[in-house]
Order: sequence, then structure tokens, then C-alpha cells
Amino acid sequence: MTPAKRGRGRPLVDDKRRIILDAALVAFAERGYHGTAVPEVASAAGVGTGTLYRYFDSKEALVNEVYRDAKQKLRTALFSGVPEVDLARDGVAETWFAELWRRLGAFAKAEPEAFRFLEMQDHAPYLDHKSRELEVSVLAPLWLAGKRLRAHAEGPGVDVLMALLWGAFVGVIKAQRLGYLRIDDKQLEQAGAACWRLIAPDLTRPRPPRKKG
Amino acid sequence: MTPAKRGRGRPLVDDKRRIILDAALVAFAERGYHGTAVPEVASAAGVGTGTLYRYFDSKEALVNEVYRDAKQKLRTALFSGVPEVDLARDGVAETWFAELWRRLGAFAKAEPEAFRFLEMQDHAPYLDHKSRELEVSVLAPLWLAGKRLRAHAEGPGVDVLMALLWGAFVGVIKAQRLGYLRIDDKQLEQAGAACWRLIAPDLTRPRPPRKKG
Amino acid sequence: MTPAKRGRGRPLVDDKRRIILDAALVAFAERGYHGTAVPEVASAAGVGTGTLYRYFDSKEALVNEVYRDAKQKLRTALFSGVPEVDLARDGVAETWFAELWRRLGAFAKAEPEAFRFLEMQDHAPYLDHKSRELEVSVLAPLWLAGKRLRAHAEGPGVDVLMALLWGAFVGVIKAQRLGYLRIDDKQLEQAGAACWRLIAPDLTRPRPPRKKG
Amino acid sequence: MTPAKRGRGRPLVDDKRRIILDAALVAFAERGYHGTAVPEVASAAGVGTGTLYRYFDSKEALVNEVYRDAKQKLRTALFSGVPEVDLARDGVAETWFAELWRRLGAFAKAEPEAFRFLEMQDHAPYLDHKSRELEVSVLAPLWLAGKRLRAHAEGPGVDVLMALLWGAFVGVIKAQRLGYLRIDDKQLEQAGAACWRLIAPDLTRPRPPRKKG
DNA sequence: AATGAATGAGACTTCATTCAT
DNA sequence: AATGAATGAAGTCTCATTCAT
Repeated sequence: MTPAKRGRGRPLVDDKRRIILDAALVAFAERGYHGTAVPEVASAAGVGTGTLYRYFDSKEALVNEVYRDAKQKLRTALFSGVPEVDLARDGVAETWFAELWRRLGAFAKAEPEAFRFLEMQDHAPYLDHKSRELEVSVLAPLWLAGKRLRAHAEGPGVDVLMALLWGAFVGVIKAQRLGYLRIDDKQLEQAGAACWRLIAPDLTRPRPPRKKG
Repeated sequence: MTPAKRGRGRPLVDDKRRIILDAALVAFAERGYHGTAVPEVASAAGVGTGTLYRYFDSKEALVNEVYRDAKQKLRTALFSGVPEVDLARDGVAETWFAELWRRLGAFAKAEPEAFRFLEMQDHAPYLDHKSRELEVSVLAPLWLAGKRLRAHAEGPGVDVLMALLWGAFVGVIKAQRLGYLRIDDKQLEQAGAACWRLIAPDLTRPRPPRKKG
Repeated sequence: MTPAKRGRGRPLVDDKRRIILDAALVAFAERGYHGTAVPEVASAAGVGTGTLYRYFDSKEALVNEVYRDAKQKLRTALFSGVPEVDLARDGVAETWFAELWRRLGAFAKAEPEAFRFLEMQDHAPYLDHKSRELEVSVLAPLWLAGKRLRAHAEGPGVDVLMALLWGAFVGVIKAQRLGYLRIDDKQLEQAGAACWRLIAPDLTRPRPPRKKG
Repeated sequence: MTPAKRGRGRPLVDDKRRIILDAALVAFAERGYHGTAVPEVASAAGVGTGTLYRYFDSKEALVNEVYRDAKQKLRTALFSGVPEVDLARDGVAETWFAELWRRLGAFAKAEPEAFRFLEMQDHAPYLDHKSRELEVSVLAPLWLAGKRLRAHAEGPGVDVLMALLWGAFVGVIKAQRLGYLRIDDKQLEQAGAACWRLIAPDLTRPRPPRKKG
């Protein structure tokens, strides 16, 4: 249907489909789905409006592909090459979490529009079945890891913790984008460490007591 | 100019301005600014389209007033009647935070649309100066309190912590709305307690050690 | 849904719905459904494009209503006030047919666009169920009369005869429209008489033999 | 200019022009001129869109050639190999008419799309001069024959009769296509005989009286 | 010679806003 | 003061035609 599927050796530079997806991501991330006109996207991609419709059946199809593309990128950024570890072993979980947090930070930095777009409220009205399946497939591994990690712990459940942590991360990125905040990698790591205490106070390695005044 | 600002004692029942604001909030929260048609709002408010324009100059003016209205509600919910306390005194800060968290929860429950609307991405393109000022005025007291609380603490700065906490709370509410989560008041309080550790691990009162299996 | 339904006494002159239907009939009759742009119709009706859409949900809905309107007019023109007659009695059938033919002619003269539009090929692709039902309801009485008339006659069946007669009439009107023909009421009546022989040669009253030159 | 007009003996198999004409006829007959997209035609013909434009200057040029092609086919089907006869001689005219009617029927059966396309309303807007001339050239011989046949007859004029007869035939074919009718060759011949009475009641050979039930 | 990707004018439709009632 | 019919600019999408390959 769509004219994607290039033969080997064809230059990627000229892949209109890719160019349009990227332009659409930027536009949707900035102004939202309803706030973005299709010709704007086409124009930003440097193609005619009609051309866009050669690659995507409709605006809705486009936003779904943009969504899936961004979600895929996130999934890759988070999980690609992560070794299977035994979270039960002492100290492993904390390192694992730190790595995840670091990867999230790297993703938000490398693909700010994708991150922003994914965090927009309510894609629901236009997401199709395929997109929704992908959504779940990204969350599932995190949830499973969380379950393993906190199987017998007290305190809030895994879902609540995940929501808190994810939200916390989003909060930092959003605050930064809105100019309330400027944060470097070091500080982001510290923030991650603080969040770790949120997950697993009882698993945290003891810190030396704060020195008095 | 507009027939707003009724004097004291005027019955609120007939206050079209109020009714329109409420209907607009619901619509904007559900479908976003660009996804909402003005006649929809008017119709939901039970008034004619023309009438709406007697109370608000334009769609943009309307959304700005909706924004300010929601932000005011939030401010009231958070700060109204909170006694000035000396956060430096032992244990006061934790209680103060718990109260704030509780109030946030109550607000999100009582005014779900307002909360959702405020958390939508990018009001920026249509917010006017007045709205932006209000934005700051809600954040400022929190920031000051944070500063006082963590003046000499190590770890992430106040702005980062605020972003983390706010984000964490938003994350829980959003996850709940999207159906990933179901949480009651008790659990929300627990989540708040977990978040407190995020702010001030060194200030947290020691908990009894976890009981062995 | 549509704002039709005027109260009693409201001037019909200003009935936009009516005006739009008439303008659409003319346009569709002249250029066909696909050859007519909605703004053309609106403009011909003297209203804005948006206004047309207040009265009709879509171009397809419009053409369906135009179709039904024209079909109704035809039905009224053909059958309204026709007394029930006993077609079996001698000479009645011929008179009845002549009357029908005369009415058809009057309709084609009074409502040339409606006639032309109805005779366009293939409304089928856009006609909805309601329109198709109406279609049948106009044909049915003719078919029944034909059945009664020719119950025991030899020669072509009723359906074939109806198609021949209807086609013959259409042929004359079309030839006239295309300029191949100019025909007055008297000649049209003669043509009807000729067609009567097509139906019922065996029922035709004998004519005096042609006088030799 | 265009690669049309191949010389004698050139294999027709590869004649793209012919293939495109045929595909266009089918498409135009089914969906009309405005309802048919050029790439659809090209695709149905199994050629690229650009290729079509090597053979035809524009959509309008294409439809004109399709029209002329169909009209030629009709002319050939009607007149090719018809011997000159003296219509004035007794019984010849009826036979001649029956033959014409039979040929029409054969044409409508062999080339249903051509027949249907030719009968569509209003080619006028896009027909060029050349096409219009052809139109006349098909009608003229019929008209002349009619004139000769009914030179001194009373009743409707030749043009009216021709319109009636042509219309009657079209009516049968159209009714059949729309599913109102199913007719075989025998019945079509009967219909033709009935139509003959329409032309020339005074010339019709007497039939045996109807047998009583 | 053949192709089909690319294009922008123009199609259908919506919606913020106005204004006569 | 209130209404909702009216509007045209702007949005989504199609298609006749061109042109680089």
C-alpha cells in the first residue's frame, strides 16, 4: 500500500516516508494533533500535500504511525542490549534502575520531540488497535521487573510505584522544557538516586548519617 | 463590558458565565483546545452560541479564563486555610507535606477536569500574560517552602524535587484515568509517604525494620 | 436535525431548504452529481457554502433528497387526482393511457430539470435505501395497472411494454432537449396515440381506412 | 504526435491505445466522466498513468476518443453490410426495420459498455466538434430512410417516430441493466414487432384474430 | 517509450465568529 | 440580553497532469 520498502543500497536520505514521519512528530509534539494542519506537516517535510497522502492514508493514519515510531524508539532506547539480571541479588536492582533512568534521560535528550509527543494527553481518541498493543508491549517488561523486585515488599503496589516514577521523570523533563528547570546529566542521576529511595527504601544501601552543622 | 462580575448576593444559579466556564472546562479537558468547537461548548452549557460570545470575546479568551479559573481552584485547594508553620521544627515538614499531598488528592478527585486540563501539554500557545502570571503565583509559595525546608540539604535542588514530586503525583492521577491503576485514599496517602522519602530521606522518621518472612 | 419544519404562516419564499433543493436539482440535472461542486449549488441558491451544510448533512444526502423530491413531484404529477377506473371496460384503458401520457408531458414541460435529473443514468451509487423504496413506489401502480390491462394478452410482457413506453416518452423529451426535435402538445398527443398501439393493438378501436392520395 | 494510427498488419495485441480506450470505455460507462479518475483508467488498462498521457492529450481528449470509438462501433453494427433496399416495396420496410432492431439488440449485447456510455446524459459539455459531427452522421441515414418510408403518411413526423423508437429500445436495455427486466432474443424481437406498429400501423400486415380463451 | 512519484488546484466539509431577529 | 442561522476561511483529502528516471 505505502511505497516504503526500498531495495538494499537505496539512500536513506531520500526516504520521504521517514522525512514526513519526522516532520509530523515535531509538529504534533509542538501543537498537538488537532492543532496541526496536514499541509503544515507536508511543508515542514519539504513535500507537497498530495505527496504526504501517497505515504499515509489519512491524518489519523499518520499520527498512528508517528506514535508507533516514537514508541518503538523509546522501547529500543530503554531495553535494547540490557542484559538479563537477577534483580533479587544484592545491589543489582539499584544498578539496574540507575541504568534504566540513565537510558530514559538519554532518550529524552536525544529525542525530545518523541518524548514530548508520547507524553501528550490522550492519544486515545485516534490510536488504533495496533498502536494500543504496542503501548502495552513497552509497559509490560517494566511491570514484570517491578513485580519481581517488590514481590514481598510493603508499601504502595507496583503499579503505583511505576506511575510515581514515570511521572517523576516526566515531571523533570517537562519542567525543563517549560523553563522552570535546567538540569545536567549529573543532577539527573542524582534525581534518579532519589527516586530509587521511592521504590525501595528497605533495599537501599545504608548511607552514612548526615553530619551535624 | 461583559456581563460578568456580579455583585454580592446575586444568585449564582443564573450565572451564565459560570456555567459556560464549567462546560468549557469539561470540553477542553476531554478533547483539548483545538479539538473542541465553540458551539459544542455553548450547547453543553445550554446557551446559544451567540450568548457565549457575549461573555467571552473569543475562543482564546475563553480558554484563558478557563485556565485561570482552574488554576485558581487549584491554588485555593492547596493553600486556603493552611496555617503558617515553622518547617524547620522536627516532624512539622513531614506533616505539612502530607497535608499538601492530601489536598492535591482531594483536588484531583473533586475537580478531575480542572486537574486534567491543567496538566495538558502546551497551553503556552494560547495563554496570555495574565494567565502566565497566575501560573507562577501558584508555584511560588511551594518553591519558597521548599527552599526553606532544604536550605542546607544535599541531593537534588529544590526545583528538581518539586518537579519530581509534582510529576509523581500527576503520574498517579494520569495512570488512574487511563485505567492502568485504581487507587484509594489510603493508598494515595501511602504513595505520598513514599514520596516524602524522595524529598527528605534524612528527615524521615525511622520506621520499624521490616519483619522477617 | 434539519431546520425545516416551519410553523404555519411562515413565508415559503424564504425557505432556504427549498431554495437549495431547487438549485441543486438544476445543477445536478445539468452537470451530474460528480460534475457539480457543492459551492456551485450554494452559490446558485444564493447562500453560503456553510449554510448548505446546515440543511443537508453531505453532498450525498443532498442528492438523495433532490432525487426524492423530484420523484415525489413525478408521482404527484402522474397520479394525483386520477380517478379509479375499470380498465377492462371498453375504451376506458385508451383514455386512461392518454391521460397518463398527457400528465407525463405536462410534467416534463413544467419540471424539465426534475425529469432530466430522474432520467440520468445510474443514481444507484449514491441512492440510499429510502430513495430506492420511493423509486419502487412510483413504478408499482403503473405495473399493476399494466398487469390488469394485459392480463390475457399475447405479445411482450407488461414489464417490456412499460420499458418500451417509458423509454419512448423519454426518447422524445431527450431528443427535444438536444435540439433534434420540436414538438407541441398536439403532436405529443399524437405520439401518445401511436404508443397506445404499441400496448394494445388488439384493444385499439378501429380507424377508418386511409384515404387514397 | 501521439503514437496512434498504426499501419496495416501491425499486431493489435500490443496496441496500448486500443487497450486504454477499452478500459476507459468501461470506466466511463460505469461511473461517468466526472466519476472516473485518470489513474483508474490507466491502472485498469495495465499501463502507467504517464503512458496514458502519451496516447491522449488530456482526460477530455480521451473521453472524446472513447465517444467516437463507441459511436463508430454503433454505426458499423447498424449499417455495415446492409443492402440497399427499396423501402417502398410491399413488406420490405418491415423486414428492414426488424433487421435494424435485431442489429441494435446484438450491439447492446455485444458491447454493453459502449451502448451504456453512448446513452449517458450529457456528453455535450466535453464533446468537441469532431465528435458532434460523428453524432449526426450516424443519425442521418436513419432519418433519410424514415423520410422515404413515411413520406406521405399521417401521424407523428419522422423525427418524433425516430425518437420514440430509439427511446423505446433504450428503455428496454436500461430496464434490463437496472434489473427491472430480463429479456431474451425472442422477446426482444417481439418487442421490435410491437414497435413496428408504432411506426406504421397502416403498413402492418394483418394478424390473425386473437383466439378466444 | 514507459513509468509512477510528485504536485497544487480544487473538491468536500467544519467551525469561529457575526448579526438580524 | 439571547439566540442560532449564516458565513467564508481554513481544514482534510483527491486527482489531472507533469517530469525525472
